[in-house]
Amino acid sequence: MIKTLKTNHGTVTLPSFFPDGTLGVVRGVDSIDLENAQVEGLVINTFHLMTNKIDQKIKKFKGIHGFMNWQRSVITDSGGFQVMSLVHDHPEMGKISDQGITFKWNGEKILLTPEKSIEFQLKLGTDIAIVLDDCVRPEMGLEDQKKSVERTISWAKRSKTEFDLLASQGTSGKAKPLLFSVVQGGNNKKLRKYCAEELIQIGFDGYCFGGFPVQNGKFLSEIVGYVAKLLPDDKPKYALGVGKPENIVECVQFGYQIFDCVIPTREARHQKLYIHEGKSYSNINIGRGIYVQDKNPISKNCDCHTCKNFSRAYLHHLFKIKDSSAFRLATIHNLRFYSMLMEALK
RNA sequence: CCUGAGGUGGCAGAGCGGUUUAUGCAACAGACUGUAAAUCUGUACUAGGUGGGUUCAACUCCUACCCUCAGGA
Repeated sequence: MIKTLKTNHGTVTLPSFFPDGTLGVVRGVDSIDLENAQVEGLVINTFHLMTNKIDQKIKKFKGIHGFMNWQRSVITDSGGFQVMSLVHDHPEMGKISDQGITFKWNGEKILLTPEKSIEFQLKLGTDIAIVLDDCVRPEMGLEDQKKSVERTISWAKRSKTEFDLLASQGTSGKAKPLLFSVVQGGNNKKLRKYCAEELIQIGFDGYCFGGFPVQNGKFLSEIVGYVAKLLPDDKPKYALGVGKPENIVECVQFGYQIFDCVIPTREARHQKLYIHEGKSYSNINIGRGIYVQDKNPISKNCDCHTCKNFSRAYLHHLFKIKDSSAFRLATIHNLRFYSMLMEALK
C-alpha cells in the first residue's frame, strides 16, 4: 500500500482529504486559510469552471494554481458527477449520448465530451485529471447501470488517448499530470468487477470509487469495500465523494487513500461543527440557543485559527447576524477537523 | 383643527361574514456524502386598537372613541 503521492505540486502523504473547491475556491475561505488548516490539496470541477469560462480568466496566470495562489495539489473532477446530479436527476437539463453530454445551462448549450474534459483539465494545469464518467445513482436499474459502465469504460479509453496525445505535446518540459479513472456499476458487484478490470487493462495512475456512495441515507460499505479489493495496491485509490468522518475511517481500512466531500465545508456553512473527542467525535449546531453565552472555543482539542481566537458565543453571533466571517471561521474549523482526522489515520 | 389612509401574532404583511385559515422574517429543531446548497425540511406560537351595535355567526359590516401616518390650515 502506497504511503505518499507525488504530484507536480508536492508530495501528498496518504491518506489525505481534499476539500471541494468546485468553482476554484472553497466557499468562504482563501488559499492561505486552507494552508493554515493543513489542507494538502483541493478538488475543483471541470463543468463549473467551463461554464465560467475560467480558461479565459486564467490566461495571464500559470494555470489555476497561479490564479488561486494555491501551490499545493489540485485534482480536477471531470464533470461526471454533474452527469448524475443534473442530467440523470433532471432530464430536462441535458442529454447523454455515447458521444458525450449536452448540458443546458443558463440558456447556453454546453457539450462535454471525454476529450473536451481532458483538454480543459490540462488547460487548468491540474495535478490529477479524472476521466469523464457516466455517473448514476445506486438505486437506478440494472440496465442503466450496465449502460453507465459501458459508457464509462469507452469514455475512459477515449480520455486516455486524448490525455496521452495532449499531455505529451504542449507541456513544455513540465511533468505530466496524473490521470485517474472511475469505477461505476452501482450496487452490482459483477458490474463493478467488470468495470474495474477493463479500466485496469487500459491503465491509469489511480482509480476511483465512483457513483453515489450513499443510498437511503446509508453508506454503502459493502460495495465500496468490494471495489477497493479490485483495485491495484501500487496505485492510489480514491473514494470520490466520501464522506462523513466515520465513512472515511472505514474506507481507509478498505485501502482508500484519497477523499473529497462537501460535508465539512457545506455543513460548516450550515452551522454544523465537528469536535474530536479522543478516538471518537461529536458535532454541535452552533446556531442553537444554548451557545449564546458559551465562552468556550468550538473545540478545546483544536489548534485552528477559529478555536485559538474565538468563542462559540461569538461564532453563534456571527451566524445570527449572517456575517460572512461566520462561514469562513466555521469552514476553517471543519477543515482542520478533517485534516487532524487524516493525520491520525496516516 | 380640517381632509385622506390605516390600526391584524415578537416584527412585516394579505385575504375573508361561518369547518385546519395566509405568507415572509425572527424563534426552536433537523437534514446535508466526486457542491444548481448563504440551501432544504420540520415544529411551535398563534393575532385582530377600545367600547357599543347589526347577525344564528364578526378580524371581516355599522358606529363612537383612542392612536398612527400623509397632506392642508
